[in-house]
Amino acid sequence: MNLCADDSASMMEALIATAADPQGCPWAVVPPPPRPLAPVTPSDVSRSFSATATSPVPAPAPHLDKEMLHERLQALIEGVRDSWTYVILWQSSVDTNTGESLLVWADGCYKGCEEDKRKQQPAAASAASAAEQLRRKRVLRELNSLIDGDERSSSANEAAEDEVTDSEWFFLVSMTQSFVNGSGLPGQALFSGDPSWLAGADRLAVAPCDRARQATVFGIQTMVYVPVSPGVLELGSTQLICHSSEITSKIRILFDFNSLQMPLANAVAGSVLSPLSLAASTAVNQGEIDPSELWFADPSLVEIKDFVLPNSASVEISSDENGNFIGSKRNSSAATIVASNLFSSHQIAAAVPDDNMNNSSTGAMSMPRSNDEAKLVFSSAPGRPSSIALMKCSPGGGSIGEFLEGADSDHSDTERSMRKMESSLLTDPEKRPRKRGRKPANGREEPLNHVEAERQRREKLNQRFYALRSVVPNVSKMDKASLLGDATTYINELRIKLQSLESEKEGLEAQVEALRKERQSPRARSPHLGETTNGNGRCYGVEMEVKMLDSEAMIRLQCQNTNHPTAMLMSALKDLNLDVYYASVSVVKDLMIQQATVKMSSREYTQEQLSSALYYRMAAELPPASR
Amino acid sequence: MNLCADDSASMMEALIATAADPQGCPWAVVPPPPRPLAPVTPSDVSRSFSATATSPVPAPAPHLDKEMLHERLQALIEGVRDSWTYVILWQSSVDTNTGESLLVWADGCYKGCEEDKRKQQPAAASAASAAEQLRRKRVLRELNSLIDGDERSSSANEAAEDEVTDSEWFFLVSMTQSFVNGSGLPGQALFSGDPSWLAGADRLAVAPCDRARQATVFGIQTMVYVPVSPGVLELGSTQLICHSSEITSKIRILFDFNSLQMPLANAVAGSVLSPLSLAASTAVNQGEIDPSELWFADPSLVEIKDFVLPNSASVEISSDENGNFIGSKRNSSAATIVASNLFSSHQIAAAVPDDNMNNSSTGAMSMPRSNDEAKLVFSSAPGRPSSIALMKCSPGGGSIGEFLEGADSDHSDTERSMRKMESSLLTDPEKRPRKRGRKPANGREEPLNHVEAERQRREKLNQRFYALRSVVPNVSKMDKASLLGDATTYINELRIKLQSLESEKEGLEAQVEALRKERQSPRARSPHLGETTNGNGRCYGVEMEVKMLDSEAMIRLQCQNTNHPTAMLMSALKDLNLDVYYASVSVVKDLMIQQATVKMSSREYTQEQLSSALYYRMAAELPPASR
DNA sequence: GGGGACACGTGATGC
DNA sequence: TGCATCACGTGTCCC
Repeated sequence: MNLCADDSASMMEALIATAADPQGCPWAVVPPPPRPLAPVTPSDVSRSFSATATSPVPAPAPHLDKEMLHERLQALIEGVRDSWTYVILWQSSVDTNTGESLLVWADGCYKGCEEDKRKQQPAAASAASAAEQLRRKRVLRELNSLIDGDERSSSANEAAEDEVTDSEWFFLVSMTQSFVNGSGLPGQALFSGDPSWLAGADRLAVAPCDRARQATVFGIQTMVYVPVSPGVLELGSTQLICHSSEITSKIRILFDFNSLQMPLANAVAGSVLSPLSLAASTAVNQGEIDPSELWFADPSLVEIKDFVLPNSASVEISSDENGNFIGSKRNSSAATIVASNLFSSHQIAAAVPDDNMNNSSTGAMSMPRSNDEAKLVFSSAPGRPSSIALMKCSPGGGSIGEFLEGADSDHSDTERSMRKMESSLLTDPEKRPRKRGRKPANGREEPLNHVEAERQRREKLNQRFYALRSVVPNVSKMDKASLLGDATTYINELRIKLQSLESEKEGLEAQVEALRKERQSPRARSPHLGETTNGNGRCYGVEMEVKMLDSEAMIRLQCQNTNHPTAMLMSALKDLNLDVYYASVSVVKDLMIQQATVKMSSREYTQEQLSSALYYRMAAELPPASR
Repeated sequence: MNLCADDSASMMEALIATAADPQGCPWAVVPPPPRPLAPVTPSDVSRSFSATATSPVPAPAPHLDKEMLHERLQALIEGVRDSWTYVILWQSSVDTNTGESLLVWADGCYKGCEEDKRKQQPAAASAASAAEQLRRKRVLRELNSLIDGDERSSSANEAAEDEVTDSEWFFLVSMTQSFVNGSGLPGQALFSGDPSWLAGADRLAVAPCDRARQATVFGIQTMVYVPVSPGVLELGSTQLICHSSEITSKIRILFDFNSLQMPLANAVAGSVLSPLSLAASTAVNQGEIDPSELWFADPSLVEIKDFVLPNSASVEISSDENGNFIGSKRNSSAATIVASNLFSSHQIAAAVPDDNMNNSSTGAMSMPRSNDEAKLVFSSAPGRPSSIALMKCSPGGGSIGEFLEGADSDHSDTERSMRKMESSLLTDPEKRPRKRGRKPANGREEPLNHVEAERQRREKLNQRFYALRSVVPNVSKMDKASLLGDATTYINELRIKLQSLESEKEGLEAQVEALRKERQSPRARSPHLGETTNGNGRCYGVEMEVKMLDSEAMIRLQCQNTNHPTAMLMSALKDLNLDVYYASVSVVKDLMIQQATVKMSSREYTQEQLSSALYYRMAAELPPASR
């Protein structure tokens, strides 16, 4: 399946409205429209943009820019001899409300990989399991039906034909990804100005970026981020491609719109596009929002006042326990998938409510639910118009930028602005879609605003829930309480790991230190060891390190030389039935370093058991740092 | 202020109903009663226990056991020459609903510390800030008024007199602490069966137990946990007290109720006391629940059906940003505080709602709020009776036990059971205290249960929130959304740290590896040390050589490697008060060679004295030639 | 007085 | 069918 063609625009709309953050945020902001208590009439539907300043309403069809951009992407990916699988332009933009910077999907081009070429053969060993394939296909099928109309049967038949390869899937779901305030590798590249090149799954796996880590799951071997003037280019390949500065500089030339004057320039030159530029996911049988009405605009100049998606099509995307996404792609025979139009996943979002998708299956087009984790539910008969909004995903793996963002950052500002749109719509008594289907309120006037505020608050809270879930692995049961509990235990888990790692690190550092010293003065081991260390007054904590090899263990204990630490250690070893066959004790001023090699005879301990047993014994009896 | 006397029982009730988990769970479960929309009449008040099985209703006054237990605690703390500040018995119990094991406060005795003796002088530099003192006093004052009745002015005057020292405070708030499933140091001690001794603030600070870490904040220097048959004894001191096995064994003897038959035995012999044994916090002017009605019972036999706290006095306790608790203690001139009766903080809890204590300040006895974090609010005219419940704290620092507990653990089962009690009460149409002060509902019958269920759900969610907050440091704004956001960023932060640490560790390991190899190769250091000595099968006698130069001595000891000669030598050196500053141990087959350089500090020996002293000691304990 | 935050009761949904 | 979960509107409090 070649994904690089412009002919599947409607599919893209759907996709953009559906795909989920690979692992960063399986849920999106807007819950699917609730049960249609008060069915909306067409008159309920409204949409309005209003430019607050000089910038006019965006041009309805800036195809030139779009195409220009896409051409270059295509040229880049095809012109280079390396076998890149895809390229994505992450667009830099700024949230007008918070001033936070964002990197969002702008455009992308998927060339394919070896697997794509093989996949027509059903026997081809696909990296994705059959179940996963089914899931993906179902998602695509569903999206297809979403676009084509109600005839699910026909599209379903078409959809079953070709596989969705891992890399293809990864590319597709990328459209919903975004990076806040320099988070992730894209953010780092953007802020540092330096490209980063990660070749090899191992590199990716340890990258400080969930996206990179996620990529490995989908067979990506190489990822490259190159800052360009409108944002950051991402190249990905299922093959291992070693660094060549040639390509990065080529990219810079091709995509530095600041230095080149081109039609595209006036759109992206400011390197800031509107995070609020909206693209509507076309609803079934609903032409009111033309997917081709896509526009570039300076976010600082444009403010969207009201926006409502009639008969909103919300598709839920979740991620299963393995972190695989469940997204959606239209089944298309097109050779190339193009997701251009500078859509931002921050505007068009997959909506995955946290209530186990309860509220959507009653929609007119509700999906039959399946038991697996792919919870794609689609509802086209909302009770009230759903605003289009989505969360800023905090990429799961914790990019540095993400947490540098600090505690004060508001994770839901885009969402809030979206809410505001809706709010102002709702204040319009004409088009007000009968609130929520509940109480008409006793003719109050004040609650009107209050209700909206509360709505926003709830939404914000949910935002946070989604974000939290995105960073907590193995959330047991899709429900809020479980999430909170799991988050708590997960944090504890992390802290413990951190603690042990830290001590291990310290131990290793000391070891290195010792070895270094030993190397420098191999034989000068006078009983006084020389005054190798620091001046007086220094205090030492108890450091211990245990390394185990088979039935033998190496123990290093560093502590203050008071209270006869040697006796402590040795009797501890005795109590643990460990036979010493090598030991050394050195004292430098008031620091004592003991090293021992022991053999387990009767009982066997794991390294951790031994370590903690010894540590607690030591800790209980030894004074810590004198401090 | 000496806290060790039985005369302030009522105060204790209050305390137990107020103090909060030091840092594990600053909030407790039950929100304060809302605004008194429908004031309760005395007839609304009911309480009933029902024993489901053979076990009869508990004896109304098991004072013998209580006193016996307490006597021993007192004896322990006063009889020992070390200056222990307090002792606490953590009681092992089992949650009947979940089968989880709990360690809860059973009894405690506060002896005091140096600071206590100095504190009458107002100029004494207290570790607690003036604001903190004010906070503590206000809490105590409030509790006092809670107990004495409504005259807040008079008790307030009394309360202002003496300071609440840090250690005192720590002791007081301990009463609400509990440990789930072997979490924290108490849990470890309980499960391992081994005592642990932490001497020094640094040791405490790095302990895998929030309680220990928290203790350091309050000036505790030494903490000891000794498993005893009913649970775990905790000794604490503001002084540094080094390990002496004497005291731990003494404790074991004094408190091993299983091996001794004593009146107490039949109460605690099973080492399991009811986690549901309830002690009621006496409400103002309300004698219906007698604080002296405290009882031991086997939880498997007793089930509490209905329980409601009339005119419930709920006191909110929170923790400020520094993790200091804001708790409560009655101002009492008593010399000793006694918190006995095997109260469990799981039954009597501080209630700190997460809504920034909004709902309580309208209570009849509401506290004037201050701007700092000490949010003590007290309401004694509830709209409906508050059930008594509390959360299982998940100790913040992440004890291993805690997170081993897994994701499936339900953090709020005790609370749930409590809720059930209330629920069954509420179904009683007579005593129903008009739900929540809101809608009377349009004469529905079904919502009655639904409402309650929803209440429970909310409460559970809040539970989780509290738990989560307890493990997330630096929660920016006391509100839920912030908490969620902060938790998310915190998790990311931890993950990043973990990652970087891991890579650092890897790097260091590689470094060590390299250095090791380097060290081995240049020297061709054969690992077997060469066959310097005789062939196999030969037996060695104990050879020792002592060489003395001034106050230092070089010792060489050669013996057979059985019976842990290293421990022998080292403890011999310890007993002789010789400080080791260099030592090495090598083993060749079954021959061990120890070399040590020691320094005489206090006592001086001649070379001969030392030699013979050591020799005889060694010869006495080491097997001579195996022959 | 108004906005933010929270708990509550309630209707509704899915298992 | 209960039971758990959720979102919603509302009352209320505090700043």
